[in-house]
Amino acid sequence: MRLVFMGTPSFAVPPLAALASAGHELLAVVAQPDRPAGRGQALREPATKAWASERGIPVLQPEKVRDGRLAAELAALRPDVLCVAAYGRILGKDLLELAPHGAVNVHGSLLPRHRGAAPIQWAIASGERETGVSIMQMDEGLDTGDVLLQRALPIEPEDTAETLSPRLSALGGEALVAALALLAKGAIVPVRQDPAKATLARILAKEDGRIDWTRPARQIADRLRGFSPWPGAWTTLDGKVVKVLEAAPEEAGADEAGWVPGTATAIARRGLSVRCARPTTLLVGWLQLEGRGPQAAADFANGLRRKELAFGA
RNA sequence: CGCGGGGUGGAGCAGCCAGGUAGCUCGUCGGGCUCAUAACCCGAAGGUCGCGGGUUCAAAUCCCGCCCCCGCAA
Repeated sequence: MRLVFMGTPSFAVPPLAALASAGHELLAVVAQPDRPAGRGQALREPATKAWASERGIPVLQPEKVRDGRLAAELAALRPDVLCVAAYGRILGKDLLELAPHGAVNVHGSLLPRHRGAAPIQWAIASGERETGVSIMQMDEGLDTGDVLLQRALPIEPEDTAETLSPRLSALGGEALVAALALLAKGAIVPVRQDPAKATLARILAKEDGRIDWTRPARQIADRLRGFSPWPGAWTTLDGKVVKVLEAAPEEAGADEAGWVPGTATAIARRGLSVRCARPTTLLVGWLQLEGRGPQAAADFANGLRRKELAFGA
């Protein structure tokens, strides 16, 4: 089929590449504009743009997608369908109805669960053991369109958003190609989402990474995995930010009087045992102080002049 | 020129502001204690204090330049 691809970050690349491999004709790739990023403020180009540029595929990076200009430009290409994956903008009706097959989206969750901007992160953060991808016929709502095809994928105990994302995105590519094949044959029966089962995977903010030590250790560990590498899981110590890079709930720790969430005890060779919601404790294995590199919590404890400390105070 | 922190034996840190003996918690090696140990005791090895200049009787410490790492912001 003739198609236009809309997507921005690395998650969108495998689906894009899968379409190319499947023999579809890529008329253009639409990505978000280059943005200043990194310590120096250098411009960063979207992963999809880099991929398309290398292959001589036209790239469009409009600042606005709702003023009709993009729709007009794409309509001129006469695509059969728009394929969207993590583009980063809500699309208007003009774009959704531009192609005969409309717009088809690759979403990183088993809809209607985790509609929204951060499905992968919230699936892990919620402690779920399975997630997946959904190929959806886009409508004007936020990930509310009819589902065309779904594929499930287990979430491994050690998975973080960073390790799970590539697997989901590869699966998403396969599913997208399969869905288009069925769509072309008219062999797909769109399935409506059950609104009652929908959950919102809210876009993440820096503050979502702040550790609330009054939560159960299990929950803190799940959020850490789901929010890695960004916004991560961080707390404060003596007014400075400390990222917790690796941590796991400990087996039933000894309950004790004077329990204060956030207080930690150094455990020789293993790290820091931090009190969370009584009586759970989190064993922090790796952490990073602002201005410093990542280090084992046990090493960090060696550098301290004390063996008891209070996070988040 | 976006803001800021840091580079000190193998690891993590203190010392720098108020120049003048290389410190701390670990690790390593040797010995001891112990049924045993990641515990404890005794001892030892190991450092061009990121690099290059400068000031000084004397620089980890003060001044100038450079390299590298990281946090924030985006």
